[in-house]
Formats: sequence, C-alpha cells, structure tokens
Amino acid sequence: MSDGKRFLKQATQTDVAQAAGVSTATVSRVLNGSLLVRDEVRARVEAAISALGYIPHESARSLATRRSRALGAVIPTLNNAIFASGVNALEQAARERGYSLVISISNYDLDLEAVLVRQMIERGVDGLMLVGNDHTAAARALLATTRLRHICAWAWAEDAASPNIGFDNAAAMAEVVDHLVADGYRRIAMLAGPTAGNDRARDRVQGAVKRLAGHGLSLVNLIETPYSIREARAAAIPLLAARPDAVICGNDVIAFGVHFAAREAGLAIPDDIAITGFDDLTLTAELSPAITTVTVPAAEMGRLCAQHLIDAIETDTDPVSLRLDTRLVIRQTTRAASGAIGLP
Amino acid sequence: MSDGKRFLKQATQTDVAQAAGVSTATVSRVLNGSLLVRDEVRARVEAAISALGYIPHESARSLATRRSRALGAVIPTLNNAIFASGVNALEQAARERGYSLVISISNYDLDLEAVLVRQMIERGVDGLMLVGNDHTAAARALLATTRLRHICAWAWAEDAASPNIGFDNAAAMAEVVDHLVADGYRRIAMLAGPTAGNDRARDRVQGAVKRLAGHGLSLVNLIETPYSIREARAAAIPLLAARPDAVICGNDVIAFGVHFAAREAGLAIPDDIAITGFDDLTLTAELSPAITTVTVPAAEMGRLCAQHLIDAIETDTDPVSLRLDTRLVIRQTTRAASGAIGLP
DNA sequence: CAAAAGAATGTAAGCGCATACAATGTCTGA
DNA sequence: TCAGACATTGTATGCGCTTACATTCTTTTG
Repeated sequence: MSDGKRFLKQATQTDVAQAAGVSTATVSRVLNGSLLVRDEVRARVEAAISALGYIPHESARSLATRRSRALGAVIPTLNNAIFASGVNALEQAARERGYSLVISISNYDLDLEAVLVRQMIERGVDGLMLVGNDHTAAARALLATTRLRHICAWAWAEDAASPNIGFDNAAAMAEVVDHLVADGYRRIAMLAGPTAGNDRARDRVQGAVKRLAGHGLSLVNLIETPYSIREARAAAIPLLAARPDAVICGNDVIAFGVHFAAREAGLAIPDDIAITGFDDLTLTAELSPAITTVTVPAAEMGRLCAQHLIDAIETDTDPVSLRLDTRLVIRQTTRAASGAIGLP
Repeated sequence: MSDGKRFLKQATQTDVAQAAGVSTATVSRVLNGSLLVRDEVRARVEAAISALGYIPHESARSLATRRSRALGAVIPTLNNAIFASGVNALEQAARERGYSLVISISNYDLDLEAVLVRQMIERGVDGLMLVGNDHTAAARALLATTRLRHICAWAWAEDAASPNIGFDNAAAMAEVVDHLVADGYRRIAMLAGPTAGNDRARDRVQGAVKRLAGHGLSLVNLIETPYSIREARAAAIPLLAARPDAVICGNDVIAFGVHFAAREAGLAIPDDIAITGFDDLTLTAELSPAITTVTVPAAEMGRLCAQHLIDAIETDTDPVSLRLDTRLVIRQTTRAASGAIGLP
C-alpha cells in the first residue's frame, strides 16, 4: 500500500478505555464477560467499542493469557475425502467452542510431519490432532517435552504412545476377510496403500494377513500402490495376473481403481472377482456394482477430537483414548454372504 | 495435568541469552538471520538454543512485529473435493514461504462468513482467501476498514469489489452450451446448485441461459439442488419429467446424481440424454460413460492465492486479480461434436 | 599513532492485553 | 450515624519478543 494508509492504526483497548472514560481493565472485563461491571458502564464500553470499530488483538491476548484458543491439525493430505471430511468436522466442532483451526499437510512424510508439529508448537496451539501412530522420535520428543495436548486419530492401539481417537484398522480388515471367506472366496489378493511410515495401512495388511492365516489361507498376491485411482488401476493389472477371486483394497480410492480395471478386463463383479474397499466414501454406494466397504467414522473422529482436546485444555487434564467402531457394509462387489454371521 | 508439570516453563529468549552469555537482542538477531553477528557468537547462541530446547513464541513475535506470518482461508466446505484440493494447494504454497494457514468453514452461509472474517482479523492473519464475490456488507466493511489483504477465489468478474483469482463461471458454462447445441441437443435442462448467496452458481445459470438465448433457445427446465449426489439424484427425477435431451449440471457432484438417476431410469447416455458436469473431479473421467465436464484449476487457484497474497504482504502492495482459464473436456456423456469448433 | 569510521553487541522501550492488588464507592446493620 | 462488608473500578506489571538507539570494540586511515 503506497498510500500509507495500510498502517492506519487499529483502535486498541486503550482507545476504547479513553472513549468510554474507564480504565483498560474495565474494557478487558467487558470483553471477557466479567460479572463485576455495572450495566451502565458496560453499555458505555460497548458503545465505545462499536463506535471505534475496535477488534481485539488475539496475539496480545495469547501472550498475556498463555492460551491461543486455537487447535492444530497435521494431516497427510486433503485430497482424500476421508481426511477432508474429518478436518471439516474438526473445524466445525472447534469453532462451536470458540477455537480456531490451523492446519498443515505432511504428504505422508513423517520427517516433514515433525517439522510441522514444531511449527504448531511455535504457533502456540492449545491442542493438536495428528493422524495415526507412526511418528518420528523427533516429533514424539517435541510433544513430550512441551507437553502439548494431542490426540492421534484414525487409529486405535492398545499400547499407543499417545491418546487415540480412532478405530482398530486390523480388526476392521479382519472382518472383511471373514466376510470374503464366508462367501466362499479363497484366492484373495490385496492391493494395499503404501505401508512405509503408515501404521494404518500396515495394520490393514496385517489384519488381513493374520485373519486369513486363521482361516488357513494366505494372500495370493500383495501389492502396494499410492492412493490414486489412476495408479491403483495400473497396479491392478499385475495383481490380477495371480488370478485372485477377490481383491481387498487398502481404501476406497484403490477400490475404485480395481473396479475400473476389472471392468476393463471384462471380469464380472462379484462373480469373477470380488472387490472390497475401506472408508465408505459416498460414491462407493452409488457406483454399479456398489462397493462393499468399511464405514469409517471420519466426521465423528474430527468432532470428538475437537471436543476432547478442548475439554482437556479447559479442565487441565489429559485427553483420553476412544475406540470407535467401524462397520462392514456389504454391497454388490461381494456375493451376499451365505453364512457370514456366526463364522469364527 | 494434575502433576503440576503442565506449566513447566518453556525456555525463553532470556534463558538462551543467559546461557550463551549475550543479550536477548543478539539471540533475536541470530534467530532472524541478521548478518551482524560474529560467527563465534552465533555458534554459542545456537548451542544454547538446542541445549535448552528453546522454541520461539510466535504470538510474542507477532505482537512485536505486527505480522503473524499466517494466512487465512474461509471456504464453504471441505466436503467437496474441489475446495479440499484448493485448500491443500494453498497450504502447501503458504508453507513453502513460511506461512501457516488457518481455515474456517462457512457452510455457504454468508452471515457466518462475515463472523469468520472477523475472527480471522482478530487472529491477525496477514492475508485472507475467500471464495466467490458474494459477501455481506458487514464482511466487506470489515475488510475495507482493516485493509486486510484478501483475494476472492473461484470467481472472476470485471467489476469485482475485491481482487479475484479465478475464472469466469458464466463464460465456462456458455462454452458448455455451445458444445451441446453444436452437438444437436435442443431440449436442454439444468440442475443447478443453490444460487442464493452463491455468485458462482448464479453465474453458471446465467451463463447457460444467456448463451442459450443467443442460440434462440431456453432451458426446458431449471431446478436447484444442494451439492450432494443423493439429493441431486432425487432432484433429477422431476427434472427429467420435462423430457430434456441434455442436462447441464451445476457441478460434478450433481452430475454424478443425474448420471445415476438416468441409468436407473433406463435412459441411454448420451443418446437419450446428455449430461455435463463442472469441476472435472477425478472420477468424472473414470465413470462409464465418462462425464463431459469443465476443468477448473483448483490447485492452481490455491497456489496462486498463497503466492500473490504473500507477495503483496511482503512488498507492501495490493494483490491483483488474475483470470484463469477453464477448459471444456468432452467425454462420453455428450455426443462428439460434429461442428462445435467454429460455431458462434 | 591518534582519530574517525565501521562492526558487533547491549540497553531499554514498547507491542496490546489480562490480572493481582489497591483504591474507591455503596450498602448493610446496629 | 458509622464501621464493616461487599461491589465496582483503577493502577501497574509482565507475557516474550523486536528494534531504535546507545555503547563498546575493531579496524582503517591520514
């Protein structure tokens, strides 16, 4: 701004105090809803506030109170609807309680995540949501020494180092396996997400592998692919070479890719090949055939993270873990189970 | 935290100064990369910093410098991949320049948006991204009196009140109309998004209506629906009652709904009915038949907003408008145009 | 070699707010 | 009517940092 007006001084609490003929302490009291201000004085202050267009300065307040009334979220990406939905809910719930949300995107890079955690601490967020239980030692150390309240969402583990609000990825995948096996599928393959530095993806693989073993089976093929329809579609080609009769996908995006690849290969779903997803994105239900998948409480995780973080902040306690449920939604990419219920 | 350790005092600049045997000014200089610090002293300070695990306090810095190094974004929702993608890119680009991002979600509610803008100002963001050109007088007044640098994205208008980084929604839709008309479609209907308080949705309708008029045509039916597959699918039923031979959809989500509704009604796409979307979400290309739609530079808008806001902040200038291009992507839900090119 | 110039560091004054504590004012009951 | 209790307001300090200005230490130059 070359007109010099950019730095036109915003009204400050002192200005309001002068205009209202009171001290700054009283203005502060009015602003913070203190009860011990006479109505007449309060009215005068409020009049001055709106006359001057006074807007409080949150940084100054944070400095004085050592509270920022802000939450942080470090997530892998927003380009997956499941995270977008979680962050959306997190923001809504935080705002309802008067908290802002600052977000950072790690691109599934744990070293970057550690840097972002540090920045969140610099910003002075009062609470932080992370995704999963895989974090670098650096990140853990930062969290530990600063004692920043945080919750790791999207996962749930008995022995998690941090409070978890999420679900058991392995257990959810085991349920998928049970369904497939009960349905008569035996040659099961898996197209997983990248497992390096991603406990959720790893747990899903492990959950499937172990439960298969329980049934005396093993994966006929296991490939990892990035979370993109296009790449999953390409990865499906070699995967299908093993002639599986069912493909377990690491998430719905991958399932979309396999779905399209199978259709292109002229395979009948679910008779030639069954497909299962994970997340229950809106489109899984609409596609034809509709995809059997696992419902994940994304929005609920976001909401609960906000609430529990803020509760912990305001009551000066530690956030606690919460194990949420997933639900297998059987649709048309797997045969209706004949005897799924009651199976081991 | 009942163990009282929650308030374990974080090391402060003063602590570092003492440990290094220098003044706080020197520590500050080291932190901010000032050149006039001897290497030997700098090393001592840096040693003290890491020994104490010192983490700078951004609020204090903001208070002293009157800069927050944070950008804000107020968006309608994250539950639409197009906004999620834009915010994702915004964050990445901001971070590359050392800026944080705080986001708020308005749910397409302009009054709420004004409140959120105010909160952004309180937070002291240095720049703000908004969506579209429809804003309340209250929001505009806040922006004007505080002179907060901001860019309205996702839209572009000659006479926009604020800098725009976006595209001409009406022109993009006009192109869709040209394509349909050139293709021989004449009974064209439109399933639009909610136009109240949404200039983008309104421009898309206007753009279609006006261009149709240019061809001597008018919409055989026009219905508005929320941006959800399910609701669009339901709204498609009455819309199809007008027996259109083509349906222009306000965005891809709506197009998905119409796509499924048409399939369910046993209509052949594109022969019985053509469908066009808007946004070019990943899935539009994968669905069968693949949806003809308009490519929108969502990630680019996010990236450009970050860059131009930060440039404006750091050079003390005003952000400028940028008109971006959209592109009609003809796929399988419309007949291949026989003579689209060269048409009026 | 002394003085002037320049480089490196320190001193101290806020930035805008909240809040402990002090100082008033008001009301109660005897 | 007055002491005491309580309600209301003001005073003044500090949150952790940056930065203009002052000071000290080096170097350069005549």
